[in-house]
Amino acid sequence: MYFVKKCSECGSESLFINREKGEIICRDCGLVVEDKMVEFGQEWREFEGDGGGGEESRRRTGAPMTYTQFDQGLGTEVGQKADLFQLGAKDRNKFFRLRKWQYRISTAIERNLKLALAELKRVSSYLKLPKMVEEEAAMIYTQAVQRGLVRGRSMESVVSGALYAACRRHEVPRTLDELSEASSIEKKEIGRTYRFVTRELGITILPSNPADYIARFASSLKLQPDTQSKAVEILEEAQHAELTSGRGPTGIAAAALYVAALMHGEKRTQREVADVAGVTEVTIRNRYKELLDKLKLDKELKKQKKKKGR
DNA sequence: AAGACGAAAGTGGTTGA
DNA sequence: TCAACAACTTTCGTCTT
Repeated sequence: MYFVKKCSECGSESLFINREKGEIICRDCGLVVEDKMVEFGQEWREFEGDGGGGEESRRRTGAPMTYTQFDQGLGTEVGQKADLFQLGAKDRNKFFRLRKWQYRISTAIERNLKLALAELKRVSSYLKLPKMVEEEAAMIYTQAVQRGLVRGRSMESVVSGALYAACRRHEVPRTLDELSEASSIEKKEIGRTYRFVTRELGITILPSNPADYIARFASSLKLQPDTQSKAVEILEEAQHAELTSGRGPTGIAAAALYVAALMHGEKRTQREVADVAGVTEVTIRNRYKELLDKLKLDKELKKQKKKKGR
């Protein structure tokens, strides 16, 4: 076992180590987990503790282990075992029962992790995500499992949520649509679990920056580098003009790219841009209109048109 | 004929009482 | 918990190239 000395995110050395939970927390930027420290020891208490959340009275242990689509949930399995215990003398069995649960749960977590990490790897390689992101997602997921956050959610959706969060933290954002396509989980489900997991784990995520999307969108549209940098420029002005808050970052990125393409004579249709950005033409139009209004880009556009005419 | 534009109605998520 | 609200989408008609 080795220990990290510095935060992998911000380089800070102000780390807080919580051995019981197997976490190393960076005081400066949030959360870093050293997965080699994973310790399953007393996890079952966690489940006892927060289990009273108004769910069905039948005890469900750990994650619903839905392997593919079939509901081979862990709950059923434990239920059967629990029936067996009812046959014996209660007092004598109590100790063994707890031991058994503890054992079951820890192996359940291990099994869950194995499956989940395989799935995580699959989705991650499908999206061609950097190794760092994949590892961060794995850490997030591990944490989520340990805290029993996977209960009531499908393993896959939590994996996707963790991946999404990891992407955001590393400023290589993928859209929810892309995650959704890669994992075949509904967009809103990913969003939900993403919000839940990050809130519960106290992971802070900066609002995603539209500029982070530009490079990827531009390359799928086969735009020149200078067009791309123009788009980033426009984006900065837009942020200064407070056009970006509250809007979807992809829409803004798409509009900036659209305008930049127009100005550099690399015309793309609104539909083309809309498709790669995962928004509709209407959204691009709205953002586009705002950009023209507030940033007075129409002058530059006209210049471009004149050039064309000559 | 295809793209751009805009209006109107609908959807899902956030917020504030 | 529910209703109001903003952002975004869908759909459709009209105008421009």
